[in-house]
Amino acid sequence: MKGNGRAMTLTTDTLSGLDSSPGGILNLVRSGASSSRAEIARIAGLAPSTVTTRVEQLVAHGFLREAGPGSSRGGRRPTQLEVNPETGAVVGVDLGAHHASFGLFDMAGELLAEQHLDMEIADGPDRILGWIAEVAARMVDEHAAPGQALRGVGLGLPGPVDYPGRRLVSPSRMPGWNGLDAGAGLGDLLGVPVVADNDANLMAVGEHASTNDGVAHLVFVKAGSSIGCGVIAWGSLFHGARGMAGDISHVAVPNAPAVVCSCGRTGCLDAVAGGAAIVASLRAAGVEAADVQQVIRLAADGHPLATQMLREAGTRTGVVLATIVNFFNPQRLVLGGALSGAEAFVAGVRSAVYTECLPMSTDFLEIAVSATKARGGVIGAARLVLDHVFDPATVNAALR
Amino acid sequence: MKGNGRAMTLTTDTLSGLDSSPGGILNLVRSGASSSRAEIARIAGLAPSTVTTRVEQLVAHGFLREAGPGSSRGGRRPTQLEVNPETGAVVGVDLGAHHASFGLFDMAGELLAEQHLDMEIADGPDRILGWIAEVAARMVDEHAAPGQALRGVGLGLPGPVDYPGRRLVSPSRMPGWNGLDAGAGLGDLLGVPVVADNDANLMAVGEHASTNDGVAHLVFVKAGSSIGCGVIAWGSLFHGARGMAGDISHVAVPNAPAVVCSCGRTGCLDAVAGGAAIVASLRAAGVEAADVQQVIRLAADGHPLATQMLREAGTRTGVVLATIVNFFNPQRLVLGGALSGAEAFVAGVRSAVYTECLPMSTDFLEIAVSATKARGGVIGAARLVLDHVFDPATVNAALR
DNA sequence: GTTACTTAATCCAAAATCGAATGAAATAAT
DNA sequence: ATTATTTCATTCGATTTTGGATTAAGTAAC
Repeated sequence: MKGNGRAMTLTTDTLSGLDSSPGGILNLVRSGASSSRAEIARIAGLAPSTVTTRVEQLVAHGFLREAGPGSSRGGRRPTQLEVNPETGAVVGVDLGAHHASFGLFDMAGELLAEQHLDMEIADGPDRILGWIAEVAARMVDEHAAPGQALRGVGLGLPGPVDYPGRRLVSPSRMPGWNGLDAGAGLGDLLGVPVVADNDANLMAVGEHASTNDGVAHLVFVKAGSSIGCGVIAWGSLFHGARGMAGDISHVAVPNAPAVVCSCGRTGCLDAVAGGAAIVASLRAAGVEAADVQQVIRLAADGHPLATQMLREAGTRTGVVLATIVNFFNPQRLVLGGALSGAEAFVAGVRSAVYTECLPMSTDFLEIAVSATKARGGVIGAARLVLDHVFDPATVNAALR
Repeated sequence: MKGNGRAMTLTTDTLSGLDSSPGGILNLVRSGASSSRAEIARIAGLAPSTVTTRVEQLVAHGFLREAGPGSSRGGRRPTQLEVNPETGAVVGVDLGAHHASFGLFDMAGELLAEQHLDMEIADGPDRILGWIAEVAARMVDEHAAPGQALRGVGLGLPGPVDYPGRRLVSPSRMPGWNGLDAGAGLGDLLGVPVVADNDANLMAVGEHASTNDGVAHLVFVKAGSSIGCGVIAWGSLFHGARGMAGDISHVAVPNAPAVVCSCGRTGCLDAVAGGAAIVASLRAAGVEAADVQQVIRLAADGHPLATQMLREAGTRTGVVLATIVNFFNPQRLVLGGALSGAEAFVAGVRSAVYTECLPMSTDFLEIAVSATKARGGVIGAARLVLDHVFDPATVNAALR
């Protein structure tokens, strides 16, 4: 899709996740870093004999399985190893204000089924969490193999989630959810671990996992009706001190109109560049526009005002991102969410970033549109809960 | 340990790969995380008997030594362990435009001697690096114990240093240094490893090492005649993809005068809030001010214009930092450099950050003035080169 | 002061991990 | 085809590492 022959920079900059325990070996295979016993031995720095023993254990307990011979590197062909997908399933859920996406994944992270349903987050946690539990259970019933029980759920929430407590912190547009540990609530209903996080964070994880190309530092911007952002540092989701990392919704945008924001201040990025703001502006100008998607269609059809406003929103977002690019120096900046489907928006971001940043910071920066489209959230959710289920300590304990 | 199959949240925040090799044990002691055999066993998850063996090795090779009994935790007193300081020395160097600070440290990181000398960085790398080598060698001769040979040098440079190449990238005010790997150059002269990095980065490391209180995510701002910034994430120096992380000098400041910057654009943070900019403005207003220190003295004596300008510089810096606080969500924001000695500047930063950020991001944020003062750079430089010299892989190899 | 409890460090048999040798299975050269 | 070379994975004796038992050295309560 995005196959440009760029020189790939192999940074040996990942914080040593060199865990040589059996659980660590499982995660080497999961990450795709090693797919044979010999490769595991090389990367983990273990003796080949030890790898044999440990892989035997992992296979015996159903975590791994052999997957036929791989290609030779000039000698005997390696026996490839892969995560055994059949020992369970996880569900990734991505909640919006009026909409929920569900994805059912096997233990190897492959998508088995997905579902997009309407929903009102304002109905409150009691009804919504119960409903999620029902949908998840039904998906497992209908699409998972008989032995594939639900092993966990990843839950994306359209509001700030703190860390490590994972409670919602003053989420606008989510009446009744403030202070709630939604993961724990859903976990109580389902009896399996639930990992909850902000939706933009999950999309960042999903993007990073999908394009598994060794990019260590990545910033993902979710520009939909509101604007969120998730940060990957050293290959892992970065939460900051209290889980608020990436929260750029309420950064003041220079030279922007003094639109009042939900936070009570004026000129916040969310209020001057979010999809909802664009729709409102267009309407105020007398243009019929029901939602963000329609604005994007208008622009695609060449509507001048819609195009201009999308570009302006992109520029405003880009101005904020320029500061972040200077500060964080990511290798890749990924644009996702509905607005990333509008060329004008993407062009606006690119223009502003390259105008406001020194070449030093942008020389090696890729600005890309998300490859995961609408699926990023559920992919990230599944990835996060799989990471939890396959946590080395847990796996080691399970091996007795 | 971890819970059972019930809903729960991930709590593994420190990505620090708990290295249980002998080299890893040495670094546990170095970091202050463990100071007795029993504590090492607890934290590294090793059997007490294994710790006994490995500590024995480390002591035999001179890396560690016993340091008498510690205080009881309700039972037998632990035998405390410490890094053997006598096996060598390192020098930390912090270069400015017209000034160089040197610190001689023992292997435990204790300061043995320091020196502050005038210098002109514009004399070029050939003369300056040779001079640094001489000064470093002389400090070892005069202040280190007979057996304490020089084992490495940390070098702070007043310009952008890329990563992992560690070359200077278009440094303003450093004619002749562009593209240079100054660490390698100095290393060739001295025959010991030299770790070079940007000066603000080193000050961040120094601050983090000095206040060794478990803060994982920290942003250090060096506000001197120019403005730089260093980032600590998960307890380690964060370079970003190309070493440019923290480079906020050329972020455009909203509503600032269109002062031309060295980068060719206008309104950069450096150009409207740096110490050099303040001095220039004061002079333009007819006030006698030779340098930043004098501006600070003027303000301390109640000079209204100097005070106002320092406060304004603080506000401008704070506006930029507000975006960074929102994005990065650090636990601590530390102000260093000459300007941090001015109350007006610090007040300006505080005011802007608290005005521009949502409570969510600042509730648990500390804004502090650097505790290391002028020594931060050399402390950080020493820390970085000691981390290199005591790299687990190196140490493990040396034990064979 | 005596007794009960807690923590620290070492000893030693049992379990694991390692490393060299070996067999297995491919490629490359003769 | 035959031989040499390379890589993958396992076997097996040697070496670490482990974990419980033991000794050492303290605190707390009575």
